[in-house]
Amino acid sequence: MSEANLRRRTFEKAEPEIGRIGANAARSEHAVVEIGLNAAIVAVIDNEPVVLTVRDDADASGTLEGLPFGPFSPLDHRTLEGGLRSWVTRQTGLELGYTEQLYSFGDRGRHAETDDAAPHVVSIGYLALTHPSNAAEVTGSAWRSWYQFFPWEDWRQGRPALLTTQIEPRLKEWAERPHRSSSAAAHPLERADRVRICFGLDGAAWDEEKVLERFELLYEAGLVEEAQRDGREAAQSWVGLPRLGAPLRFDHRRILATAMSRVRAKIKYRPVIFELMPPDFTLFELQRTVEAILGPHLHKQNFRRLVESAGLVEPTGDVKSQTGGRPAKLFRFRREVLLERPAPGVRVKPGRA
Amino acid sequence: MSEANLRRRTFEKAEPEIGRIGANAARSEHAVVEIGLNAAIVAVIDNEPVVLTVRDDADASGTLEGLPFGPFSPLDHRTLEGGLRSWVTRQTGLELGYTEQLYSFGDRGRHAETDDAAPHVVSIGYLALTHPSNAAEVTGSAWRSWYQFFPWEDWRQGRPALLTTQIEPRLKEWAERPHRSSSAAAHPLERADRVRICFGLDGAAWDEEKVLERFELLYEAGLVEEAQRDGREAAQSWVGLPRLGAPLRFDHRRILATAMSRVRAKIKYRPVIFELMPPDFTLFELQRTVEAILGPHLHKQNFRRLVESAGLVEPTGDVKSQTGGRPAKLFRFRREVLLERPAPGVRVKPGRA
DNA sequence: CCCAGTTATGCTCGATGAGAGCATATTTTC
DNA sequence: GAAAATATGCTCTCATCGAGCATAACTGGG
Repeated sequence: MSEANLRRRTFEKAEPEIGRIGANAARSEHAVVEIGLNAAIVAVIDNEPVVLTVRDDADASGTLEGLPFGPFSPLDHRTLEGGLRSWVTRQTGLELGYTEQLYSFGDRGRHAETDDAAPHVVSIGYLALTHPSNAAEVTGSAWRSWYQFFPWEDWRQGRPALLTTQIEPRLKEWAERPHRSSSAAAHPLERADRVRICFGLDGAAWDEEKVLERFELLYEAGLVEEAQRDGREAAQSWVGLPRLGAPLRFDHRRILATAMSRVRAKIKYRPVIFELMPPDFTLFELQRTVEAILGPHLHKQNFRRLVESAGLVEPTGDVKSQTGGRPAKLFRFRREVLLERPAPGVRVKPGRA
Repeated sequence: MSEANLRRRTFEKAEPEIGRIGANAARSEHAVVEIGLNAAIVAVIDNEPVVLTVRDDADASGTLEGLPFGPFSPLDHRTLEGGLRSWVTRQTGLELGYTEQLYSFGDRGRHAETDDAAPHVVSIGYLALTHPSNAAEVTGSAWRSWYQFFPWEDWRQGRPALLTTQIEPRLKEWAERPHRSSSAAAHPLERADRVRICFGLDGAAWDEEKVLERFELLYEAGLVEEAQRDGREAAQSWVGLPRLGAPLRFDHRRILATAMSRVRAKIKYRPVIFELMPPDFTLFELQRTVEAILGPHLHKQNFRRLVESAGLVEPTGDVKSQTGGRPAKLFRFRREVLLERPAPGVRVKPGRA
């Protein structure tokens, strides 16, 4: 029996059966699922990491900004990523370059659905890296500093005061609040431990890659606006306190958090940082871009040594003047490293400020 | 014209429209999408890495094995992972422990759909790690060595001869075959370079984490059975040659490849290897498990030093005799490392055999 | 019981790489 | 022209890791 026939036969049996994907029976019984393709498009402008947002003004007042997105339509889109690209181009005029899938989110409630008849939405998040010179200005889209949505992640001026003044006390209160102990295997650690590890308290180190974990914790604790919107409890005592970061539509802030985590991790073992650079650049500009993404300052001389000795760049022969001092040699990305080393990246560890 | 009005006008223009997730209009227009949840459940039995497969016995003869899977039904399943767990338990009797999402696959054609009316399926792959003592035997499910599906990944006895005798010549022929140059940004490298990098030819190093890249390359070259099934061309000259690895249903071999890549990468920076171990174990058993996953042999003394000095384990006080020599101390996983270090893992680099 | 074989475990040596700082070169600015 | 600012080269030290030597403690065969 051919596989096609097998598949068809399968469809006609009772449900729920084993290995019965695509069954007509199932289709009518299961709620409709829609797939939303979402893009966190990241660039660095003037040493500021930014993300492209769009505003849906179809509805009149005060709509939140969100990431470019659209539903996946298998009839129009050959692949998921192809669908994403076409939505982004339509909404922002931008042709995506480097793009990678991040994660698929399907939690109920995360989309603030008020209409039960509305289809359930599974969001597939993507990360795209670009250089703003590629970007055509499109009305309704804007570059926003990503630290606008995650102010506690901005360590370029040292540890954000927000952590001490707002986040720590509220999280500690949340950790000590009586609650059903999370017997769920979802989180093997206690609340207090999770807070300590995620936010680097009590001697634990701040890990700049834990952007998503920190946001999830704040969400669980009801400290971000999206949590209230999704119907999560919030402690009374917090009412009126300043909100933590600007919210985004649906679960877009979570997708952006995933994107930040991914970028911060990935530049260390893949040369993706060059997707954010113009063709020619100085080593210090490269360092500033890395720092914009990662946060803390790096040791300048060691950064040079690292990047040059790894064969990531080659001099163009030109120099850049007007730097305020000695002119800097210009470099370009050596694409050949991709052929030489298995996993080249800017292997930096954050130094001290 | 205000920005809002401009956007609204956009909506009324041709479709598909912007930002209309969950809109009724969109729902009826787009083809139905179904989400398949797929689990690559990995364990190590007798130093052999294995994956749990199920057979769809609804049909009598020769059906392919596949991974446990089932459609996501938002009415029944609170979360994607919850849906996966319930399908797995139903099909295999196994309660999943450690579980993480891998990737969402949506390429057309990958599911061998012959019926255009069938809904498009997006597969979300998951990785689960377990110890076989947790597994209840269920009819129709079986543990299979993962090297059965990827024989070229098994370097425990040195470099597999299959690479030289079968894979290299066929891939080289494919690389040199005239083809539309991949102007697509999907692959920045030429075919020959991709082959060289992925398979470690001409002096390039074999990277044990590139399981997925290698499989994708073989698929593109039409060298795995799934490719023919999906209607991809295959060179005439290959007909009759031995097939490369056992196939799986649908795109399950691709999901398994993704799982292998993830596990091989992750044990190096997260203590997930212990999910595959019994509660107590000797350091050499731990090493053997790591080697089963990664392939090459590791330096025994250095492995001990690494694991112990990282604080990953603590002695139980007992010893294990009948090892054929001096009795080995028994150890257990020190869960507290999760509280101490940001990213503890078995930081091993493969040595030489 | 003793010896050979086997596995477990402790320790050292040398190469490599990364963090930190000193020193010098070459411009801009006043 | 001098001071300030930036770029760039070099060295020193320490931690880490690969590799190998040496010893310990058991099993099995004579």
